Amino acid sequence: MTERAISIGLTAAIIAMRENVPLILTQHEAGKAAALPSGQFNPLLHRTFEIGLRDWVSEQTDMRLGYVEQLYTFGDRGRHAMPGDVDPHVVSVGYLALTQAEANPPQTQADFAEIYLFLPWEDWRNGRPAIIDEQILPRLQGWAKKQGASGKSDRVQRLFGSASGGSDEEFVLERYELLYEAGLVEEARRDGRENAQSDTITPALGQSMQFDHRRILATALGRLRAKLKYRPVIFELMPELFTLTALQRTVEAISGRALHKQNFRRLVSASHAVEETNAVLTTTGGRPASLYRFAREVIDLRAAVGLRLGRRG
Amino acid sequence: MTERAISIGLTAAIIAMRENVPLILTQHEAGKAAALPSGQFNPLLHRTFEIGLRDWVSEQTDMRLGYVEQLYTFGDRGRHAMPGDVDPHVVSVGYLALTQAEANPPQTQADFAEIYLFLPWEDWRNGRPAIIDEQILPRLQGWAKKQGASGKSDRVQRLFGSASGGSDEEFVLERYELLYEAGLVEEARRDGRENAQSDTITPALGQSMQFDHRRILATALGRLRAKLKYRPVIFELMPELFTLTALQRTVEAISGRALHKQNFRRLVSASHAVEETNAVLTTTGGRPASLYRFAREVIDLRAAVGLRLGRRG
DNA sequence: TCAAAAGTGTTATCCTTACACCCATGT
DNA sequence: ACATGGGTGTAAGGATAACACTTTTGA
Repeated sequence: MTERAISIGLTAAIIAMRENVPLILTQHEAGKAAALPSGQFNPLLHRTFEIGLRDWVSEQTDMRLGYVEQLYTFGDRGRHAMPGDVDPHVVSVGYLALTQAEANPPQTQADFAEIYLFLPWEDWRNGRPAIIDEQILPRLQGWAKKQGASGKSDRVQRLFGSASGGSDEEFVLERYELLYEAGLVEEARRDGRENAQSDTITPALGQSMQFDHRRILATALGRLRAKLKYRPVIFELMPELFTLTALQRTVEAISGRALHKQNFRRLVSASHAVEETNAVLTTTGGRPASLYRFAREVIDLRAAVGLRLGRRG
Repeated sequence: MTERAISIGLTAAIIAMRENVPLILTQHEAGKAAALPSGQFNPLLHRTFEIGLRDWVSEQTDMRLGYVEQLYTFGDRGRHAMPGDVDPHVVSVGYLALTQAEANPPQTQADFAEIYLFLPWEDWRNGRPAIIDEQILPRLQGWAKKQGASGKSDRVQRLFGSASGGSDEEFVLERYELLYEAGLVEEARRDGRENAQSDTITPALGQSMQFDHRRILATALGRLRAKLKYRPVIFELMPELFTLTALQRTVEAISGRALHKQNFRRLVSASHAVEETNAVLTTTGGRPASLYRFAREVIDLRAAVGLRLGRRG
């Protein structure tokens, strides 16, 4: 068996926040779907993936990355390739990175797109999204019935059926993969899945992305939602000083659900993750809000808990 | 910049259980430290990593893998290579796999080694392991003090200081990496870390492994401990029929802590993860124990919760 | 003085924890 | 009958969820 050259692609889901809108950094080529920034890993230049990633991200986008976490490595050439397209990667490593949109130059910001454009069924901040009952559930149920195997219906029910989304907001990837399997996202049609419902009338769900980039985005969002609960990563999205309401809006934007104000505040202060400053912010419209800062030192001592979110708004 | 051939190594931490002893599949070459089974990924033969992994594992070890999960991909040639050794991998993908030792042929079983030989500080089933207070803490504290930076002491305290291990049992990797940084494990000396305490008198902690395989084992154990709490993966380690006590012993062996019998049973039955059979097992010495089976179908319906463990024994 | 957002106090409920006892079998 | 492990009921305590109200500013 001959040795074979394999090139490694690094793909980054870079998440940021601007005015309560959760954003993902994308690249657009004329006439093509959005793509996540990605680059080659060159082991001669960079000792580790993460160093390589930080390097070309700062080159390509003028952006300093804060938190960086590896998501998953795909060695899968079959499923998510563009057919007829030359996919040079046999292996691609997905990364989640967090950054502060405000702290970065405006021309860079132009490339940020709202996350929920790509995953509209994940935004429950204003209650259960209409698209679920109007588009997703009927089509998924039809698909599950055709498949026969009862497990499919169970999965549909479990992932999209819950009345008010218990605490399953982190199953973002599972939901995306179910939609893919059922042929309800553009990528499935493009990849030529047999089950793909090729009705040209019903629109595909959400904006699609090139390659498997939407799958990487789903992985990133799910991982981040889960991580919020046990690590103080949310502060990577916040500026140095912030109000408690801004913090709550950020958590809500990422986790996709509305939170209960009083309980949120209690949980935050119980976590000792923030400390009050003397400053206040008067531009909020009503009573001025105290500004807080992340209590990095305190958190290092403790078991570095995240924010328990509490239930709903 | 020239394209470069990169080969992908797959390394598996294959965990099983025999008579309440948690096991890891290892390979031994004469005169060398233990190693995890590993193989090359050949994209021409296998469409995905997981298919490749299952394939060479069944070739090399006659073993059927149940649950398989990707852990992490290392592109790091510097840190964990054997110096002077030819490391053909620039990239290696670590996997966790679960299997049933009982269900596999005896000559295969000969290669299973007890997990806690490699990570003795992780086994709290009989209380806080003596090695922590006798060996680890004094040496870590000495190291932290020499370093000056106060964050080090905090980390030592957080990872090894807790009196009875709150619920931080899943930070297996963090603990291993701290020991590595402080030069207290054989691998650090071997890799030539500057801080390595090269006292030939004090023994290195735990049995070492080749390359970065002990780091992969630590990653695997930590991930499995975390996963137990929200996914019913423990049943992958159990035979078809089992007693509740056997289930408890298995959870204890993996999570490394003793559990409270009554509460464990209540939590298990509340989860509806198991169903009673008519059979009983009379070989346990006292009153015969009912045999249970994993209620796979029931679990598919629900949000597929794992076992909340409850506190301690 | 009113709108708009910040900020606080208190109770009901459920889940977790901890405790002590009974049951069925083999020897 | 007794040793051994299997199996259960219940009450105390703490965390969560849900409630309504007061405060401070700008217009």
